[in-house]
Amino acid sequence: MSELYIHNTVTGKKEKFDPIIPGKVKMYVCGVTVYDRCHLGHARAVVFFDVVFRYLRELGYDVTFVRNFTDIDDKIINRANKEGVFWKDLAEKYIQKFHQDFALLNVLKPTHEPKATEHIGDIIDFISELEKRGFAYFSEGDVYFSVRKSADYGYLSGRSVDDMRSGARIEVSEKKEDPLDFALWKKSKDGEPAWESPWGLGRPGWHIECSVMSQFYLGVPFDIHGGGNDLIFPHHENEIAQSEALAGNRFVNYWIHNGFVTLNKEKMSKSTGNFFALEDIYNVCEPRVLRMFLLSSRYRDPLDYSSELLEESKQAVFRLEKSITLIEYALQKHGVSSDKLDEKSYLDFCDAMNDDFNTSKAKALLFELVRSVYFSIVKKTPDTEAAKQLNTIYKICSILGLDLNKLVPVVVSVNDLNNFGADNISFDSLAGQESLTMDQAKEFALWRLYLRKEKLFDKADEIRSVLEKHNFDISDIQDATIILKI
RNA sequence: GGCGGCGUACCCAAGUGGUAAGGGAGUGGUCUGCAAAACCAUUAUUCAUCGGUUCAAUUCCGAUCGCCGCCUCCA
Repeated sequence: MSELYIHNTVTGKKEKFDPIIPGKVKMYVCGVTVYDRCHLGHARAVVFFDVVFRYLRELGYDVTFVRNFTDIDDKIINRANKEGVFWKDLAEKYIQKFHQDFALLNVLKPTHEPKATEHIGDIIDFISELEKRGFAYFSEGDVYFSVRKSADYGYLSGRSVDDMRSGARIEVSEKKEDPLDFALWKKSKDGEPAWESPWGLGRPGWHIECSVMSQFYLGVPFDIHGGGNDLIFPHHENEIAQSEALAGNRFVNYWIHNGFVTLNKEKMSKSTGNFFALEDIYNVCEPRVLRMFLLSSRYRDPLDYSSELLEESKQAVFRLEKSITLIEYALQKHGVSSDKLDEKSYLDFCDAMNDDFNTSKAKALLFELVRSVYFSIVKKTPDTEAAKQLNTIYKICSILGLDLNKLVPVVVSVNDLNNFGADNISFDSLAGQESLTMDQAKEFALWRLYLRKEKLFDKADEIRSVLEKHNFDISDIQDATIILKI
């Protein structure tokens, strides 16, 4: 089997993955600032790193995965003021919402999910230490990091301090010694959330919380740090600067950044209103379909959202679910089973994932497998090879976090017609139903079977069309009908 | 202005120095009372454009065009 290669933002190349401690992986992924609902862009990042988490565990690593909440920030304060609610309540509300949204998307809980406000003491210690070592300075209640003191500032995003100075549209603050310096600690105004500190009442700046929390849970250096593309600069660059200033050595070995979800080719972004909230998407498609959609392209490429593409994913998911259902039915019927995997397919899948988490290719392999196993049971009696292939399908789905809706096949056959009283049933009672239970659907499917046997096809077709309207998928095989509730 | 990414069929999307995976959609067929599913066939002489290196490039190099992102908060 191939070895895992990861595209590292620092070098712009795929590098062989070697964890610091053999067998263990320490990974930190920037979560969200909780001041609003999550949108598709957040979902992409969260789902992708969830797959990374799952796959690393599949490879046998003991993974410590930290994903934070930034629950103190200007945006939270502003939003809370605007809505007239307590900032802490606002943050909590959106943390809850985050959990709801992503539980639906079948995202696993990270090992740790810390909040910035739980680490204020650690943040203060961190800043004090930076100050002590001359990397930070106090200015009118604020504390700033001195970017010029950082020798190789800019190595992640590939920019030099001088280039940025010339073209930057950075608003110049009188308090800063240099326009590039960033706030580690901000003096709070009246009525704003505030913590006691050596510099007076204030709160942490952005960036510092991630340095502190990653170090707290993972130590320095650690293996993987991830987040969206838009965090490369300045967020991650600044994390590196402050963390490496303190540690005196490398902060992170592998930086992974995912591409954006776009809408009409433009970045989804809350500030421009160009976005779909997850909640809204859930109204038009099921979460597992969304998950399929999010994994259908490579994580670094832009992913353009459209309802057509979502529809494609929907069909893909249904095809998958229907296929495994019918395969399982055939296997059961013939009493075939296996607890093994199809090694070749599994290794192909791992090769795809080892190539910088190529989920797009993995998805293609999945469908090849589906076709292959389907073909094998259609052409001949299912054997243990088919059972192994089916196991592999489940395995791949579980690593991708595709929580398939196990369709339960219900079968009615001509044998059931013996006790069937066609006179006791009326088409009107079918057509008039608000919704149908499976038992009712089964009864009507049986009726349809009877009608077909009597060659009363028009009526039989009407029944099918009504059943389909109620989301029952009808497949005829030989002397029986398989009913699937979609 | 600086830095970075992307450009493969109708759509999505892999991929490689040796002549284009897979999925959806379409078309023709097998099967079916009709469907669905499945299967078979078919859909890019071509990988944004133009040059260069090479026996050979979509794949390497260079230039051009187009789209997008970051440089301010952002997954």
